[in-house]
Amino acid sequence: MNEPTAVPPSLLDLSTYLLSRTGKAARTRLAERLARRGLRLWHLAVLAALADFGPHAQRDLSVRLSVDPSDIAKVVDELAAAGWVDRSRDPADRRRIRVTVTDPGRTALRELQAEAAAVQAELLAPLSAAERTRLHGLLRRLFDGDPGTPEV
Amino acid sequence: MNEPTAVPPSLLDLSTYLLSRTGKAARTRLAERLARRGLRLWHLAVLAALADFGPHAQRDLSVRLSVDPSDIAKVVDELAAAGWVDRSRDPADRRRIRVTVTDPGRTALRELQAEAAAVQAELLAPLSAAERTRLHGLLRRLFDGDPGTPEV
DNA sequence: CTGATCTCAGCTCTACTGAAATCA
DNA sequence: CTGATTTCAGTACAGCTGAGATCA
Repeated sequence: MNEPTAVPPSLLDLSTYLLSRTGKAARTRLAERLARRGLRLWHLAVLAALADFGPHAQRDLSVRLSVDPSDIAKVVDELAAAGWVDRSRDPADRRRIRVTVTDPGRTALRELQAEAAAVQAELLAPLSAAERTRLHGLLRRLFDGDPGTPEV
Repeated sequence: MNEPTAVPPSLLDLSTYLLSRTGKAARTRLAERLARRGLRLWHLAVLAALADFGPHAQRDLSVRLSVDPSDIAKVVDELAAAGWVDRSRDPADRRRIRVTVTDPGRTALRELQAEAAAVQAELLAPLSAAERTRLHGLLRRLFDGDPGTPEV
């Protein structure tokens, strides 16, 4: 018992534990790669939301991504500083700030998505293609059954 | 486009994203239940390690659970205050503190494991028994392929 | 006036770093 | 003296809360 590296079996038997640990590993690895570019996970998420669904008010971004509105402000601020999004007042409702992804933003998003794909390839390396598909389907069912904060 | 609740498809296509989100949901839910008893996840993990592998030096606990030694101190302190573990100097190496789970600690561990099982039942509700087994196996393969910090 | 949106300051929690005390 | 173990103080970060400014 020189190197006590084995994880307790009673924890390994919990799918909850494995989910938590592998999820945290995934998050951490991607965050590290994005950090090399001075970015964080939310930058990727916000760009993805804008590219997938078009312009958003900041409020709508916070709802869609389950982030606090007070945290969206800073993220959008940094994306605007990089020239990846434009901010403009909604003429119909001047409280709202309309956030739009720019062409450089779309280019950046593609690069970030490539980073994400690379991390995922590392992480899923132990699984065959068929197993990856199966895992994705099961996770998708879990996620749809509990998308963060259902209704409160 | 009244309620922008849909998550960006380009994120949902990433297993990495689903793992991260469902893992975080699992962690948060269990943490909330343990918080009602004034406990945190590490209390459960430390008790499980002691029950599964017998007495540990604090250093060995930190290696086994991938926690920083400086954080183990406080956790063990709280477990000792509750009477769930005993601390005693290792006579063979008086630098080391030997941590042992007590009988009340084992009883408490069983209750905490029941909490964990309850959370897991909620979380895996969308899946059949066979699917849960399959998910567990796939997660186990991922975890074994990447147990936190492999070699750095 | 009520309520929504955006923004900023500040709080909390977890995880990590650095350093001191004790001992092999 | 070097190195390991434990412990504590301080730091960094993410997430959340509260309040004020602007506007419907």
